[in-house]
Amino acid sequence: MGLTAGTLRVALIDRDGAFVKTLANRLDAAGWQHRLLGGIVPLDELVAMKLNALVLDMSVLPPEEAWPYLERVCGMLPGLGVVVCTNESTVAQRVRGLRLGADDWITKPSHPEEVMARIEAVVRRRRRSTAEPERGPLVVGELEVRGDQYQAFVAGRSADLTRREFELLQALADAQGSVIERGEIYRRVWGYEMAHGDRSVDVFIRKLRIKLERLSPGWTYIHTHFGIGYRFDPEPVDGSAAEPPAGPPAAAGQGSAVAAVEPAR
Amino acid sequence: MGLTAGTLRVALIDRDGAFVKTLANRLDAAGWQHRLLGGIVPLDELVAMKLNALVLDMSVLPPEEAWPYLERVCGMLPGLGVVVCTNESTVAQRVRGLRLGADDWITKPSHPEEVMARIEAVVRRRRRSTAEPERGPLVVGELEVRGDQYQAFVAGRSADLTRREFELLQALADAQGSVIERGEIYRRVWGYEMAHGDRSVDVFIRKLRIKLERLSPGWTYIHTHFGIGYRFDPEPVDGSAAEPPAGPPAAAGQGSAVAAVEPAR
DNA sequence: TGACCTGTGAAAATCCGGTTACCGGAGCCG
DNA sequence: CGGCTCCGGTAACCGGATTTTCACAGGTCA
Repeated sequence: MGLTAGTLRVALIDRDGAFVKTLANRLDAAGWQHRLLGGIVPLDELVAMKLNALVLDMSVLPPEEAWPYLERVCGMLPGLGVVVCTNESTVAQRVRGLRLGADDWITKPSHPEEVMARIEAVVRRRRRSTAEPERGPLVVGELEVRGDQYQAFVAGRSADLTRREFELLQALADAQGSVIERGEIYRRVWGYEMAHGDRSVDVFIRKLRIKLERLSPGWTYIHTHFGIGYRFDPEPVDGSAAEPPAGPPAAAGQGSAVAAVEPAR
Repeated sequence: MGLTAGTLRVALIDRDGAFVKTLANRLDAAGWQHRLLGGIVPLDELVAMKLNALVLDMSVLPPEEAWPYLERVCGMLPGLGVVVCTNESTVAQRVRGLRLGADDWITKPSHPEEVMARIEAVVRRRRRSTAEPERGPLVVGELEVRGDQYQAFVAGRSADLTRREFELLQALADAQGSVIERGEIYRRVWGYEMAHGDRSVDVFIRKLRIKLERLSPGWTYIHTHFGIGYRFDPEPVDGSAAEPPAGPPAAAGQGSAVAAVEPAR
C-alpha cells in the first residue's frame, strides 16, 4: 500500500461536530493535512489550498445552494476529488450528486476509516495521471529549469520568472514535445477550468517568451499551434541545422518543423 | 470530443440473478455494452474485452480467492474501473477492498441507477487521469498521424494541417477502411448536426487531399463514395494492385451502416 | 440527357493570437 | 499609515490565419 504518498490534503465542509471530530482524529493520526470549513468557500480559495480532496456535507447548505455549489466545484476543479457525505439521502439524490461530478457519496453514520479509504480511492484514481515526474532539474536547449528554485537559468543566469511564469514554463516543459491545448495549460497552471475568452495564457506566454529570449536568444522554446495551443521544444533559432541535441526518440524528434514559426507558403 | 461518451463497456462478475437482470436491463436501456461473467476470468481476457469498468460481486468466490483476485485485477489493470458489489459487508472488508484498489464498494440491495451513476463516476475519474495514453501514433500508408501533435507527418515532414483538417483526417482514419457519411463526419468533427446544403466537409476534404498529396504523392488516402461520403484507405497511387497488406480484420464499425458500396473501385 | 452530386477557386466572414495599456490587490519600505 | 513596486489579470486593437459560403464546372447515375 505504499502507493499513496502518506500525506493528503483534505478539506471538510461540515458542521456535524461528532463526525468531524472523530474523523479529524483519524486524519491526524494518518498524517493527513486537513482543514475544517464551516460553509461555502469561494472556488479560488479552494484552489489556493491545493487540496487532494474535499469532503462535503450537503446539509450545511440549503439544497438550492448546495447542488449548484457541488456542480461548480466539480466542474471547475477537475483535479479535486469530491466526496459527498450526508446523514440521509435518497437514491435520486445520490445519483444526482454523482452525475453532477461527485466522486463518491457516503451516508453517515460512517466509520472514519471507511471515509478515509474512500477518499484514498478517489484520490488514487485522479493521481495516476499526476504521475509525479520528479521535478529533477530539467535541462532543455541551453535552459535549465529548476523546480526546487521556481526558476529557470542559462549559464547560471536567472530568467527572473514570476511564480505564474515559472509554473507555465514547467507545465509546458513537462509535456516535452507534445502540443498542449490552452484549456489544458490553464487547468494545469491555474488549477481550474478556463473561462471562455480568457486570454491569460496568451499573455503569460508572451511574458515568458520575452524573458526566455532575453536570456537565451538564439533559441526558440515555445511554439504556437494555431487553434490549439502551445508546444515546448527547444530549437536553435537559425533553423538550418537539423538536430536539436537530446532528442526523445519517439516523440518530438526533428518534427520540429511543425507549422509555428515557419514563414509558410 | 467525448465527455460522457454515451457508451461504456462493462463486465459483471455476479450470480445474483435478480440483481443482474434488472441492472442489465438498465444498461441496455442506456446503451452500454455489457457482459455477464459467472466467475473468475483471467486477466488477459478482461484486457481483451476493452472494458471501462468491472462490477464484481465478491461472493461469487470464496474469500481466499476473491481478495487476491481483486488485488490482481486492480493492480494489473490500472485503466479499469473496479466496483465491488456485495450483499453484506463489514467496514473492515470495505476498507480492505478499497485499499486493495477497488474504486467503489456498493452494498446490495442497491438501485441499478445508483450503480450506474457510481460506475460513471469511477470511469469519469479514471478517464481524466489516464488521459495519458493518448492516441498512439497511428501509421497508415507512409503517413503518420500523431494525435499528440495535432499533425500528420511523412518521414518527419509535417503536413501543416490546420486544426479542422487534422480532426477531419483523424475522424476518417479512426474509421479505418469503412465509409463514413457526410453527416456523420460533420457530427464527429464539427460536433453538431450538419445543416442541409452545407459543403464544409467537401471543401475540407479537398484541402486535406491537397496537403496529403503534396506530402505523399504516390498514395491516395481519401476515397469518395458517391451519394454517401468518404472512406479513408491508403492505397498506392498505381491502382492496378488492389489490396495492399493485411485485410482490415474486425471492423470496429459501430453505426456506419453504409459499407455496402465497396465494389465501386 | 436530365437530375443530382462532388470538385474547384475565391471572396467574405470569422476566429485567433500577439501586443499593449491599464487596473486593482499584495507585499515592502520608510 | 501612505506611497511604491511587482504581479496577475482584463480589455481592446490589429493583422494574419482559418472557416464558410458561393457560384460554377465537371462527373455520376438512371
